[in-house]
Amino acid sequence: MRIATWNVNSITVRLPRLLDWLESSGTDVLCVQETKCTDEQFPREELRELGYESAVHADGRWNGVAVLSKVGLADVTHGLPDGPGYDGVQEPRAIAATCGPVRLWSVYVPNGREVGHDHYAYKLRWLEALRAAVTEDAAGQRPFAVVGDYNVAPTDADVYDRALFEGSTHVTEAERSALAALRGTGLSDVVPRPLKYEHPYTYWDYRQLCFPKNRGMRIDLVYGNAPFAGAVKDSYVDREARKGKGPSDHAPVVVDLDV
DNA sequence: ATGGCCTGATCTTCAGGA
Repeated sequence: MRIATWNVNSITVRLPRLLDWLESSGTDVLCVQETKCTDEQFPREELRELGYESAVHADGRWNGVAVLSKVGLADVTHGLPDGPGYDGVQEPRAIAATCGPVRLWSVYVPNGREVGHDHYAYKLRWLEALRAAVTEDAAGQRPFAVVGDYNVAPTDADVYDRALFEGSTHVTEAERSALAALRGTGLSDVVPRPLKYEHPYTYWDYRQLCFPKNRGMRIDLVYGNAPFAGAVKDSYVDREARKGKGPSDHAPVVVDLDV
């Protein structure tokens, strides 16, 4: 069974590439982030024609998450239970579903903007709410994973130049501690293989030739419980999907499971 | 080759991304 996570940066703009990638990669379940569409705009029909059911949590121009599955889609949870809002708004940043033998959360963690910004405090609260929400599944016997765009680089090796990020979000001790607390529920970081270069970056800024120069970050993560991690046969970043005309700024992380 | 920001809406200018 092949699962993957991909921040597509607008499912509307990315749809042709998404459909091509789903077919060519043979992915059974894809967790999507940053759909940037309303529920009504979500391309359910196009995906159904390829054999995928869609579970969608989206409300407009920002955020939006989904789970696409060819192997069943049950027990969908829309939104993070007891998750914090921002400016009084509950944003669509998390959705969970059971796909065959595996339960998955597709998450788009708040960016944080700047250290000390209200959005940064929101990010930390959101990660704590995520930890609380997954505790039971993480300790269970069913393969379970929290996948998506975490907007945190777990270690200094996960950014191309640590010095450039000094004082910025994504690398702070508080953010990394929040990830450590999440792992403390029984989840481990399923680190993918890079298909080129040393580090398995998953995001490269559109600007300044970051992709050709491999100035990237590993912020799209797969955190799996013991039954999930024990079933992993292979995992890699499909950097080919970052190439060419009209890519997302994130590449898919692919995980092959023996389940 | 992998190439110098992109997306959606407030719509020709801006917020947000990370």
